[in-house]
Amino acid sequence: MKLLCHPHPKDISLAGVLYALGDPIRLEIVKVLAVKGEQPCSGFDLGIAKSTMSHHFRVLRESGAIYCRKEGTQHLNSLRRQELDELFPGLLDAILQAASKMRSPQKKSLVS
Amino acid sequence: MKLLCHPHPKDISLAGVLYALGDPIRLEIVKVLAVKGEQPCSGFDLGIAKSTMSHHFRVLRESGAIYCRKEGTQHLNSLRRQELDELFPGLLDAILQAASKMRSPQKKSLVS
DNA sequence: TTAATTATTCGAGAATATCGAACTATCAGA
DNA sequence: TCTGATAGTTCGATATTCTCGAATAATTAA
Repeated sequence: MKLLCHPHPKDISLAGVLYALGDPIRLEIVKVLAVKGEQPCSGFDLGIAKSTMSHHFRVLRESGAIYCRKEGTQHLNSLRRQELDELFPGLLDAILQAASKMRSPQKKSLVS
Repeated sequence: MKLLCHPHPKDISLAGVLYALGDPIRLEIVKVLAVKGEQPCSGFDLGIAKSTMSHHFRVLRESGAIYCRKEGTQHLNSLRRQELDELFPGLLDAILQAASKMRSPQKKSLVS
């Protein structure tokens, strides 16, 4: 059983978190985690390849934005909200607030 | 005299701005603009190639984070603070607040 | 016109993103 | 135990982005 690596709070950088959130897919993932709480990777249907989703979850995890634990065959992801709030007060709130007002990205398959 | 393109506020996306700020160099640029106000490209000495700086300013400008006007041979850059505050309330404040607490990135030439 | 200053553009090599295919790990039944 | 199903990761290839130095463009000053 391979353990997943998560950065210690002291190793979480502002630029790293902003970079992780600076992608429409990853922003959508974070938005859903904020609203629905802990979710498996399969809890998202964003119209992109599974391997690409895996990549996005890794970027989010390695930036320190999300925590991931294994349970059975699933990987359950959650926002590291408390730690992020302590490191960057108001940041996540402002992002989620702004994100909630924007239309979710269309799935590729639905775009004409 | 070539005009510089700036996105209209309706075309400024949250993910785009977060992406633009998700780089240590660009974050530092924004931090300086917030503190010192309008600055020419040459107002920064971050230890990277001039052409790379030009690239970073373009990313910031095209994301909608900064405004750039030409005056003589200089390009004067400023934060689009009011527009960003209207689009994403509290976002820039939270980022600048967090950024001001972090150590500025070292210049490459000074890193041993 | 010539030179100096300021910044962009170009070309090449390195790093990152995306996809489908193959693979690993866990669980549920027969 | 074996088989199949489910959930994700890893790999290889292609496409885009980042970084640099060199060349270029635009403006000003002498």
